[in-house]
Amino acid sequence: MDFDPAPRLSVSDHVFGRLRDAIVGGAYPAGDPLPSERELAAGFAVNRHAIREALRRLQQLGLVRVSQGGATRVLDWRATAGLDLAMTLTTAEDVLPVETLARDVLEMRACIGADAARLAAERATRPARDAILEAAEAYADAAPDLAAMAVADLALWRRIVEGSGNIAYLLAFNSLTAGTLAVGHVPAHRRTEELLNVTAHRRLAALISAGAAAEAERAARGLLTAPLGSDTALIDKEQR
Amino acid sequence: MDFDPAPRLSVSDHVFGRLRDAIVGGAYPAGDPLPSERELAAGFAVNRHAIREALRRLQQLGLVRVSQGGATRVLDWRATAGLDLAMTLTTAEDVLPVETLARDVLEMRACIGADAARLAAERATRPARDAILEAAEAYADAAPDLAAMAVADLALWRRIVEGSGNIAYLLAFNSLTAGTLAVGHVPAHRRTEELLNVTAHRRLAALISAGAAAEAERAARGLLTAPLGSDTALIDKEQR
DNA sequence: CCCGTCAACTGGTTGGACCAGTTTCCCGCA
DNA sequence: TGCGGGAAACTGGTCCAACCAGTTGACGGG
Repeated sequence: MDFDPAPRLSVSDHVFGRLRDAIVGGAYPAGDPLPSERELAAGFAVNRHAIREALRRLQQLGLVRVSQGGATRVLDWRATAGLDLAMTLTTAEDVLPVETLARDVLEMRACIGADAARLAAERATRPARDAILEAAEAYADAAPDLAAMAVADLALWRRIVEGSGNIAYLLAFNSLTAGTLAVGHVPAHRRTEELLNVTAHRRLAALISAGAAAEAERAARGLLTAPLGSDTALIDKEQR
Repeated sequence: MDFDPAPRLSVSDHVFGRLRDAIVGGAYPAGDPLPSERELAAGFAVNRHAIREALRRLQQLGLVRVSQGGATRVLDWRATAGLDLAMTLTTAEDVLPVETLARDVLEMRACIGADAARLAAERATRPARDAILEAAEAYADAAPDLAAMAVADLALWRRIVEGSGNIAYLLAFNSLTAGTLAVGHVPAHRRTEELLNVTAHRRLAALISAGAAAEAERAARGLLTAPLGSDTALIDKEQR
């Protein structure tokens, strides 16, 4: 939330961003060889090491496959990239439909959040349950400051996911919440309505703490799922 | 599936693996500064550039935070690492309870698989539905070769996730299936029982193709969820 | 026409130098 | 004695130049 004006992104960061966008955007078709490191270095007017560091990160993301002797080839990111790719796509790119991506993230959030709530109710330890209740209270106390509530809401969900004891859910939660995408590009009205529902949040925490798995799951899903009227109706309401 | 004996992992790969395991394993507590690049280079007896490439990858994974001038600090991976971390943890580490991780991955697979089936039934395009049906047939044709069925099964699920139109699900699917973890460390009997259920797979594909969202979701969940008897019962059965 | 060989690629690694921020500590001033 | 302020000693960031190690492809001999 702090205003971090100019992170002074390094040369290799810059190269990384450019290449990532180019690949995801389709400028380099899957299967095609990337220009050689030396060519890229000349093209970006930077040292080869900077290129190499950027390529390592692209490799880590699953966007390219480098092999000694042979050329570095572009992979089909739809088949090889992991969820962290969404994490790095922080800024609204032209390369990908942002609205669709936001919808997708919300859907996944609902899916995992509901199951995490169920699991937390089933097997969260005593201190974990207490942490959830505490976080729910902290969330309620944050009202009506919307920004503070958003932070507290995220903290509460983190407690719930932690309480589920599922590491995969925890890591996926990190992936979804990292970057400004999830937080920034979601329609404000959608978040607002959910955020203001203090009662539902409290009830969810209580259900989890009480070990009511099925009810907790249902409550979580209700909280995380947009009303059937969907965006158009909500937008209309907001524009009034 | 090819036997790739010695991928000749590069120096920076080696350093990356070592540091990753050390961090995830807790050898470097969160918040602590990592040794300087020069120290690490001396310690590993490699050039500093190799260390830097490894650190870039760790940074990409969300395990460390590097800042010019200051020391590179270890992050709390439980709070900052994304789902791709699970992807890189291919070998059975001592650093993390493998059995728990396998269970977690299976749970997430069931959660996402079921929702993806639902969404695919709701909004998959005509060619996408055909691809799912095709993949289901290919899967059935692979019987009774278990290895081939496993591959075809994965292909079928990929089609389903693709049909859901949810990019986040697709990326998460990649994260979960990449690496030998998901495939390798799952109890064999659990997979076998699921793999042999050709009828259920065919039915799932038909439901999706027919647009029966609720039924498809239920079928998918049934296919992906281990029977209530859980491991002990199955292990007993297998040992008989 | 085929096949081996070698030159010209590709990425991998090294060493050293220097730039650019941060942190530390010590010295001089109040 | 206490408190700045500034230099020095860190940290990571970047560059250059060279060489090692695989891969690829073209060229020439069989």
